Amino acid sequence: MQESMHMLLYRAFHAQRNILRPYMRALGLGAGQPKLIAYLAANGPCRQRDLADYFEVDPAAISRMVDSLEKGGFITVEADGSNRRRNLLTVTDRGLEAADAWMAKRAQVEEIMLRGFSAEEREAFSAYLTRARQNYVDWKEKHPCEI
Amino acid sequence: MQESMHMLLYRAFHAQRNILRPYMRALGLGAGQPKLIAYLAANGPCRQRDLADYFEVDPAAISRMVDSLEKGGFITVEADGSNRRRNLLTVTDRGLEAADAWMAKRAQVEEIMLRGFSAEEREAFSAYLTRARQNYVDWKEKHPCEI
DNA sequence: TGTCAACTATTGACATGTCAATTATATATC
DNA sequence: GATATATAATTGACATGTCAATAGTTGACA
Repeated sequence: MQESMHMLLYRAFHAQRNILRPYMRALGLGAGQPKLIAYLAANGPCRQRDLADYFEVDPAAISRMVDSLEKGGFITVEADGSNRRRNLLTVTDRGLEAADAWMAKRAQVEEIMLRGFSAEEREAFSAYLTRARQNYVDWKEKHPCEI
Repeated sequence: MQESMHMLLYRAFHAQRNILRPYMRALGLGAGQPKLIAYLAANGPCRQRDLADYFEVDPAAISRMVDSLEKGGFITVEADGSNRRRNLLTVTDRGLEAADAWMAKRAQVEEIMLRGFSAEEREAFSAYLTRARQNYVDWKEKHPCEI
């Protein structure tokens, strides 16, 4: 069966996540959580809305992961003084350590994925993925409702 | 922030699925179900185990989706005469129609994703995804337990 | 000022996935 | 033939995501 691009993306991502999963568990993180603390580590404190926008994930999912990350001591959640609707999320030292460990492991796993890829191929692969997503974003902007 | 390959894959797949989701719902299918009837349509009747192996998904997830697909009239589930442990899954006419409609829509959405890609680039993109996944499979074969 | 609309986070109900345990059936081995 | 092991599917508990509804807060404007 010749696979569709949709399935190729699914299978590549799925394989990667399956390999990373035990490591996330060892860190005490669920499957969706590393990306959040990695974002906080790279970008500094932010609101839940920022995470939902950046990762294009429902705010409800962020809400629950934030709960879990706070309970685990990876982040702190404070009221944002300037606006009582907002929570200000900040990564803790423990969260920073986990984020660093996560990013190192992620790089190691990517090396497995890219075995046999030349530097040019890696560059091209990465660029294709970026362009593909950007095409969706552009399209969505023009067609907010319908398919 | 320079994105990791892991996040690039996540975001590209995610964007695609978010665009396809309303169409799946319109067909009466959940997010994981189209791939199952597409497989059955392409490969003929099979066991649940085959689907779990092919898609590298937990048999428990297959079990529940099979339930739902049967209730929706997209597939039939019979006892496999040769082995009473096994269920034989067969796509119905309704399932075939849904699979065809799904594949047509999927192709249309992939065209959005690949806008501006030359034929050579499409070929290369597809090949990269296949190689990436194969690298994981090969690695997993050598390292069944540890990371 | 008062009202209406928009924004932020949360909650409930559901789907899809994970893992672990269970049940039932087949197969292998002594 | 009896017993042990492997296989196929199911079920329960949980995480991450969706959608829809809600509560509280802010902002805009008559």
